[in-house]
Amino acid sequence: MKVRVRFAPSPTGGLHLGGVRTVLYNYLFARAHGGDFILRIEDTDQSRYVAGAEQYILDCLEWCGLTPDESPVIGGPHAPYRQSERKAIYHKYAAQLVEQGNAYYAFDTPEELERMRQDHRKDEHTPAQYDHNTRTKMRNSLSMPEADVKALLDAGTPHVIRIKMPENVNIHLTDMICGEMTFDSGLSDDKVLLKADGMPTYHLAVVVDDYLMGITHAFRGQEWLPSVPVHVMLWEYLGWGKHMPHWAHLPLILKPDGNGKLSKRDGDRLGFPVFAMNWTDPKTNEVTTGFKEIGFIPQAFVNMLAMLGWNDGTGQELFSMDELISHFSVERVHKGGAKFDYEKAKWFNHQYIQKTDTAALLDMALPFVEKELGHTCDKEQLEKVIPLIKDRCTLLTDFWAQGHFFFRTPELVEKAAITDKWNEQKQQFFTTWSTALASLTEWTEQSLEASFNEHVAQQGIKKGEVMLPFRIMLVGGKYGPGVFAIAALIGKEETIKRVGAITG
RNA sequence: GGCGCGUUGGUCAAUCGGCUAAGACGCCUCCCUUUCACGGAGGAAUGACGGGUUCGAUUCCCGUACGUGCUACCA
Repeated sequence: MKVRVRFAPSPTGGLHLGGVRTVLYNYLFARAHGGDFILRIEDTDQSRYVAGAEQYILDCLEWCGLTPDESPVIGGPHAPYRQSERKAIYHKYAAQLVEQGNAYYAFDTPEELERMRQDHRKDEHTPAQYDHNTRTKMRNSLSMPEADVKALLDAGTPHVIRIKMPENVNIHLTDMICGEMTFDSGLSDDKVLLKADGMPTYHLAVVVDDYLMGITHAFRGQEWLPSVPVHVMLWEYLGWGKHMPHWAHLPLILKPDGNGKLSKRDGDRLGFPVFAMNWTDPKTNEVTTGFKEIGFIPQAFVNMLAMLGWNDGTGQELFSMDELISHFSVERVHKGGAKFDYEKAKWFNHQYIQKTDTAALLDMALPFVEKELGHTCDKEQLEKVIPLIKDRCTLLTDFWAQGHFFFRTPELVEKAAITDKWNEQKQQFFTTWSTALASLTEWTEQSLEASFNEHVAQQGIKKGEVMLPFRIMLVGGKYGPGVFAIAALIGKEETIKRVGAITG
């Protein structure tokens, strides 16, 4: 049977790291088995729906190079791929479940539900939930006379459909990651399947769509483990038990400090991105920085995510997409959650920058440099700059941070380091050398250094005394590649200008 | 509270009963570099706890502790 997997996000906001990793594992699995990778949009919660989020998810997948084979925009044999457009399908199966006696109508108001929970919280032994213990005391088609139910239904009374979980069934599941698991069906509550607004909940929709779309392997986060019994029962009730996909519950990605699931807030607090790409909240216009915009190479981002919860056992950490496809195995995914380490994430990006050639880096770095420059950048100049500074670049934004002085006269941030120890001798040195530079015929790193050395000897000054001042004149601070290489690249005029700015 | 899942250095982690417990990130020291990095060489730092099983447990089993997830007409 052909492998078919799906990523099924809700279009509610930015695409989280964990979401991208789920996509990645789906994608790797599908590619390794010659299967299909489907994108399904789970937009059943109208109150949380955010305009633009669906397109944003598509953009993120494209940036990561994880494009689906079937999706709302591409289409496919099982369209529509948006759950909001599949309402009638869910209604049909919900009705079937009621018909079979595996689900029932419930008319309880939010207040009544809250009261039930309050009452049961006093009792520490039975959970405060809508289950086989409590459903007989609630207003539903199990507890009320048939005629009353019909009357309520005919009157158009708001109601939901709930699954009737059996009281004493042991539910087994063999998870590809977690292994054998057993649940007692009576401990799960009677989850709502169809909401009062006519939309299905996740529980119904995921089962119906996974079946109808022929999903063979289902990946999702471990936060879904507690609802496994409900889903397994649904597969059984609907008569599809033999077709249930193999499950793989992925470990959670945790906060770097403390504990708990990593959230967007943690990124804001600790100063790193959590979303794949910039996300602008359409209501507040608040922008949350993404990995793309902070300067990650997509391949590095994907590689880093692949290693967050999986490794091939050999110690290899750098994998191309093709290598990931051939090496990845669900069985080697960890069960335990992993704390996200931004330093390690940056290390991956640094590795990728180092192994990428200048031509490719030119394309990657250009938009970042031009954004800071405010206008188009001289590509030939950038091409010469890249080999000089790539060693010290961790993020693509560093090409500007480490190379801005090649394109623009720098602000002398560390001017004090020169002026504090300034004296007549240094003044004399730079003034005469500057004059000599004007008549220098060959302008190369070597000729510049030779000239510098010559003047140092002539003036009887220590080279160490004037190297740092020269650097700060050129760069503005105590960093950057060799000073003569910088001077060679920025040219005679600009070099003399920068020296003159200090010496007057 | 109930239920599920997890637990090897600060972090990510290897190990499928023989351990003097890999490797990576980070940290520290030194070298390189008349800057800052990169790079190179070293270093500190680990099996939650208690019982079993076994000739031998980090590895298998059971408890406990801790962590985490769920406990919505959200996914």
